[in-house]
Amino acid sequence: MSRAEHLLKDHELRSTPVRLDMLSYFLEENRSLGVSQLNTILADKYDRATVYRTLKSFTESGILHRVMDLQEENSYALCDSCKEGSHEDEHVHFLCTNCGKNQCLHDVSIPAVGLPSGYRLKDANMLLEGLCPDCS
Amino acid sequence: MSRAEHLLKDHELRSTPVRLDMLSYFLEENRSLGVSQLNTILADKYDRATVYRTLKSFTESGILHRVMDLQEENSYALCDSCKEGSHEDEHVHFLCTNCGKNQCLHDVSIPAVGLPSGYRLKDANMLLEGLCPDCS
DNA sequence: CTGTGTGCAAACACTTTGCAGGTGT
DNA sequence: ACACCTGCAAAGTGTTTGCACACAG
Repeated sequence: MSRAEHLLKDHELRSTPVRLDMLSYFLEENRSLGVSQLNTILADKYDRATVYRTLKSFTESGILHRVMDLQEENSYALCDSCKEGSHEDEHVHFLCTNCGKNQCLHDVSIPAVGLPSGYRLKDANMLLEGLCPDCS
Repeated sequence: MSRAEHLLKDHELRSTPVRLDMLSYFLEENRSLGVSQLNTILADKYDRATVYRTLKSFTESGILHRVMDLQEENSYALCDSCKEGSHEDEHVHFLCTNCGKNQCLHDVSIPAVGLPSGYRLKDANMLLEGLCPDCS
């Protein structure tokens, strides 16, 4: 059983061609992907509505999560921490301003922030922009 | 001359009713605002297209900037640091999960991050989620 | 007076939904 | 066999554009 099939089974979703294709693509790329990129790859084989519905079921079941972005379009990425049920997605993303790749930096942890009193922090996300190793 | 009029003049934009209204609203609220919120307030007096065009000219001239958000809609906020020409918007935003307000925390600075080698950092943005003083 | 801004309507892009037929388990 | 998934087409939203008129400088 492939890794994609495993993921689907773990999240109680049926194995279908679109789902396997999309998931494999996310697993291969290992970075966040925008709707337009996904459509470019999947729209030949599948209907657009199906792509959107697949994204929806993936985010609802916790396989993917929406990624913070200053770009126009919505982006999604594999959800590592969500596997365990807790939804502590303290993600650090790095967006390369040259090639446009948006990577999830798992090994970088978000530093503590000094919040003014009165604020209760639940979640923190960070978006770094600059040049990735390939482009610098 | 009002503060809004000053801002417009500084950015070489003509003073018109929509612009003054929108800008005053941003100055009063002093937090980021979503397109729908702006439309709620301005759509009675002005055309939707005008609101979008106003947002466009404001972002292009550097008065506003798009704000990072996990919400569905686009949000904008006044651009403080951009005044000086440099575009170092190292913003920390706090999104209240209860009331939905998205504030720009100017007094909180983004902590240094330990990036893997090869990455060149240009800009950093942070989105904190939780409860604001009013809601906690 | 001149060029820019605005309203209106239409166009456009993106996303969702209803339904009938197809597929996974 | 049954529930769920998919394709198709249509409907919704959100955003942009063309054009004629209005207004700021």
